Amino acid sequence: MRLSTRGRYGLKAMYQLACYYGEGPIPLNSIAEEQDLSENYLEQLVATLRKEGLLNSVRGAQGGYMLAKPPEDITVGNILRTLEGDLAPADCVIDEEYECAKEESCVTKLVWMRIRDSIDEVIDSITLKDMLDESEKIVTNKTKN
Amino acid sequence: MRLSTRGRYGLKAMYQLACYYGEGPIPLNSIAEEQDLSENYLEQLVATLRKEGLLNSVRGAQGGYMLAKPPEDITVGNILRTLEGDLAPADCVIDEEYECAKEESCVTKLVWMRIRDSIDEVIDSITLKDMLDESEKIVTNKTKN
DNA sequence: ATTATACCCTACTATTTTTGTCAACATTCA
DNA sequence: TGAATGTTGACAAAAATAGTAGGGTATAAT
Repeated sequence: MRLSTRGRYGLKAMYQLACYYGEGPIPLNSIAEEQDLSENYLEQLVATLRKEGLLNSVRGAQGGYMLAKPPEDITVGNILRTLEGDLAPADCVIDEEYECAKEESCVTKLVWMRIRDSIDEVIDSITLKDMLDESEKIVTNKTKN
Repeated sequence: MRLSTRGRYGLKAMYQLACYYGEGPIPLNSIAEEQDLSENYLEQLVATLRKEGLLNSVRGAQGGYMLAKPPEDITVGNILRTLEGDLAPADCVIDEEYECAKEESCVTKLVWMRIRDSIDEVIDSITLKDMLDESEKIVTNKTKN
């Protein structure tokens, strides 16, 4: 039950952009290099995030990408759902129209619902700002030692 | 981020066996039929569950499979981890030896850890007995109406 | 205007994972 | 013995994943 690289790389890239929030457009190759990702592949992810309204882009020389909203207004859930679709262990708890063969007596569905809900709670409660703060904390602790 | 059929089918099969707990060995074809699964495929899953000590098997005619422990002593987590491995969104929060490229400053890892932990909490708290009780409730409610 | 830079878009492909199938063999019960 | 059932391992089609490749378009600096 892993996330695909879309979600994993995408979150890394968004975090990196959050680090530069307010500093104007950041070129993709710099993001790709800093997070060690393929630039061509990252283009695809970034295009999706842009269409979803999480990123703005500026074309041309000195152009690049930037968060469309402040880091505190973008959740991990926003990012992962854009790139991966809903995060749930089974299709029957996502699509309302999906019908199990034995709907009447499907007890496993209750289990999948509880897993889905607990994931949602986590990813909707973490913002990019929270991640920046965490990073700050790590750096601070390191300096103390 | 779906579970594979291994985990989904496996839980269904284990639930079905829990329904028959205490009634001796149940042949696989009956389980396969009741839950509408491929018998051949189910064989593989059941073999894994047996090796893990969650099932006992009885060979020969009138043989079959049965839970190795009472339903209240088998959790959804036991079953899913046996069939799927650890349920986590990324490899870096499973394998202790796994090393991210940028371990020192990997903030995304904290996110994956929180997702993993919340999933663990759910699946380790639900037993087969709980599922039987839920099913009972559903049936009772239906009868009332 | 030219050139360098960077985003946009589509199609393609190699690899891996999933989801099984199939066949041969072992064991037990009647 | 023979039929029912479990055990094992090899094989394979299909789908999803994880990129690659490359041309097109827009912008800014010179």
